[in-house]
Parts: sequence; C-alpha cells; structure tokens
Amino acid sequence: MSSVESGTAWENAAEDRARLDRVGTAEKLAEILRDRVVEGYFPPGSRLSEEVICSLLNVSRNTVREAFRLLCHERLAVHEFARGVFVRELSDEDISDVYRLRRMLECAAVREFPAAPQETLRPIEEAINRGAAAALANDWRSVGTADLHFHQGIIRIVQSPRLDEFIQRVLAELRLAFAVMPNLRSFHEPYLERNRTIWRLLSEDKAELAEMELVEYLKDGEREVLQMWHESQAQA
Amino acid sequence: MSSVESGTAWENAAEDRARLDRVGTAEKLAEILRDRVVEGYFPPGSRLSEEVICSLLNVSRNTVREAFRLLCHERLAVHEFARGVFVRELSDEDISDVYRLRRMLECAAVREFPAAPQETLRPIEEAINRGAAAALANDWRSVGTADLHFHQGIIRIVQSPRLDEFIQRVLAELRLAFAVMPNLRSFHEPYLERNRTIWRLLSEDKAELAEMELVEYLKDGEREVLQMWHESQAQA
DNA sequence: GCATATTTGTCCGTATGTATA
DNA sequence: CTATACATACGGACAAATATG
Repeated sequence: MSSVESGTAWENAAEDRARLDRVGTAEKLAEILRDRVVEGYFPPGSRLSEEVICSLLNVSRNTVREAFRLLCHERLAVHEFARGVFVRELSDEDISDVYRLRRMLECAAVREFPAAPQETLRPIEEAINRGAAAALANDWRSVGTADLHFHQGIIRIVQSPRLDEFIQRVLAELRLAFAVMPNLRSFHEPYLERNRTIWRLLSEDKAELAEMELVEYLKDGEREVLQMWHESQAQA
Repeated sequence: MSSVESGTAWENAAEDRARLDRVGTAEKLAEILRDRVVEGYFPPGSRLSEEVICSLLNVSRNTVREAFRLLCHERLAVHEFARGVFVRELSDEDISDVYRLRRMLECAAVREFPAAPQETLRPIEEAINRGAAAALANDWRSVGTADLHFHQGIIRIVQSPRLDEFIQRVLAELRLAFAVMPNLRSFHEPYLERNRTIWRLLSEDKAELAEMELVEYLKDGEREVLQMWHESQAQA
C-alpha cells in the first residue's frame, strides 16, 4: 500500500473521492425524498407512507425506514411513534427562529468579508446571476433557490464546513414555507435587486452598510413569510 | 376533536408529552451509543460492529443500522460503504472548525446578554457550581461536562432551539478529542476560574471585557486541545 | 365502546456484493 | 485468485399500536 515510490499521498485522490461518495440506497432515497419535500411535492403535514414508497421505488421497508430517520433528523419530517412519518409543518416560532439565525449568522459572516478568499466570492456572484436568469425565464421557484444559494454563499465566507451544513439544513426548512406559497413572484422578485445591492456594498468595502441592508432584508423577509404563511393557512 | 368546551388547548399536555417522548428502539439505542462514544468508551477509529451490538443488546440488525445512521448524521461516527461504521476520528481541521464556531457563536450570544431573560441565566451559574463541585470530588470528566454545559448556557442566551441543538452536537464532537486525553485535570482545571471570570464580567455589564476574555479563553483552549491531541496521537 | 382493517415496530433468514487476508 | 468475513438489501413474519366503520 506504499505510495512513496510513485508520488504524493494524494496521487489517488480521485479514487479516494469515489470511495467517499459511494453511498447506499438509504442515502440516495433520502435525497430523493428531501428534494420532493422541499419542492412542495409532498405538502407539509402529509404522510410519508412506508408501503407506498417502497412499492413505488422498489426498495425494502427497512431501507425506507433508514431514509426516514435521516429526514426526521434534518427536521424535514416528524416521526410519531406507531403512527408514521409526516412532512414537517412549520410554526410561527420555527419561521422566526430561522430568521433570527439568518440575521445572526449572515451578519457575522459579512463582518469577515475583508478576509474572504477570492474563491468564496465567485459562487455568490453566480447565484445572483442565476437568479436574474431564472426571473427572465419566469421560473420563480428557481429564483427562490438562487436566492438561498446567494445567502449560503454569504455564509461560506466563514469557511466553516459545519456552519455551511447547518445553514443549508436551516434554509431547507424554510423551503417548507415557500413550498405552500402562492405568488412566489411577488415574494421573490424584490429580493433580486436587494441581493445585488448587498453585493455591491460588500464589493465597495462598505461592510457596515451591507450589514444594515442585510438586517433590513431579513426583517422584511421574515414579516412577509409569516404573513403569506398565515394567508395560506387561513385558506386551508 | 374539539377541546373548547372543557378547557384550554393544553389541558392534556401530559398526554401530549407522553406521546412525544414515546420513542422507538433505534432512538434509545442511538442514545446509548452516543453516550458511550462521547465518553470514550469506544475509542475514535474503533469499529461499531452491527453483529456485536445486536447480540449484546438483543436488538435486530435493522434497528442497529437505523441507530448508526443517526450517529453518522451527528458526525460522531463515519460510515464507509460496505465496510462498516467507525467512531469518528477528528482531524486538526475539525478541531479548529469547532473552535472557530465556538468563538463566533458564543461571542454573538454574549452580545445579546443585556436582553437575556432571567431564566436563561440560572443554568449558567449552575454549570459553574457543578464544575466546582466536581473538581472538589476530583472527577475531572464531570468538570469537562460542566464546562461544556457552561458554554451551552451562554449560547442559550440567544434562545434559538436550532442553535442550541447545533452547539450541542458540535460540542459532542469535541468530546471525541477530550475522550482520548490523559491529564484531563491539567486541561480542565484552569478553566474553572476563567468561567467564573467571564460570568462575573457579564454580571457587571462589562460585556466587551467578557467577550475579549471569551475569545482568549477559546484561543487558548484550541491551542491546548490541538497540542494534547497531537501528543496522544504521537503515542499511538 | 367495540370489532376490524391498516400501518407501524421489530425481528429473522437469505442472497448478493464488497473488502481484505 | 481464492476464501473468509462482513455489510447491503430484500422479503417475510408476527406483535403492537392506530385508524376506521
């Protein structure tokens, strides 16, 4: 197993990588279900039936149950003993908690902007551009996705793998609220320009202005999400 | 389903709680394994054998596998496809990431101290006292636990359930490093007094001094953990 | 309240795939 | 390359809890 004679310790990095992301059926299934849930295909509160899923996708019940555990662990679903697994229904407190965290973490990330290495900045710009392109194509769900990518990019300035994963999970929860919204356009459209503004302020080294704008942005977002959430709840 | 005629929506809170607490074998098993792992009973890198665990605890392989998924999701174990599940081995980058997050999050929490409600402060004092009591009893692992509770208490000032859970998981990872340390006393003892100092500064509304002290504390902690970690690695 | 059907919880056996000596 | 050991995944079985009429 010695690699000394033939190169560096990472000459087989590709193989190592391949080994790392080799993954079982449960994880793949969890990924499928996660996508369906955050896209609103399974509405919040709806039941994820073991039998339906394992017959539709031709996997065994054990595998389905392993995937369910992962989704519950990510708060995208809730498990009630002997009753089943259900798509998570967010409460007002959940939404407020998510926005409280976003304000806290994104502001902390912005404060570290001056020390941000170049490669962390490109994804942020790309997210802005993807949002604009999706808006032109009238694809407002993709605009929402790009918006979340923009904010994930902000967080990535910190360069903490754990924080990246955390914010990704938290924003995935938020998509449970987006998923039941009508009028995605009226919600997302104003933020296209506001993202650009924040980015411009950051690029011009006006970090404090950017932080203030970001806080306002997130306060407005919280208010709007809560309001639209209440409206959609009132309908049902 | 109406509860209007007979009282509040929470007249059956005890029942609700009982339903929530009802939990399957996999979660209970995960809790057992989690405790064992963070206490160092299973050393980092050691293998968690499906067969051994399911024969020792009389549970089925399926149940064990469900519990394993949860531990892997919490980063306390790693899953290598078709090879098995192993207790996580932290790298230098992991330890640095944990401390980077602690500095970021605990400082942010301290900044919100003036708005902290009274009930979030009591657990912090209690953790300090538990640490002192454990030191008197020469129980240095409990001192370490109390120290982590102190810092969890700081974070709880923010009153974010998600952040609380996040920091709990991150600190659980850190215990993987503590678990292999000899000389727990020389590591933990100095921090008993430093925790008290931070707490005193906070109580006296000297938030900025407290924050500075906290940053120093965490920088020292990171340095010491990395050093002791290297020493224990060198032995092996 | 009761009886029934449905669904979950848990365990087991087995065939296949993968890694390692 | 072979053999062994183990993980992966499936499917069946039955008990326990729940939902339905």
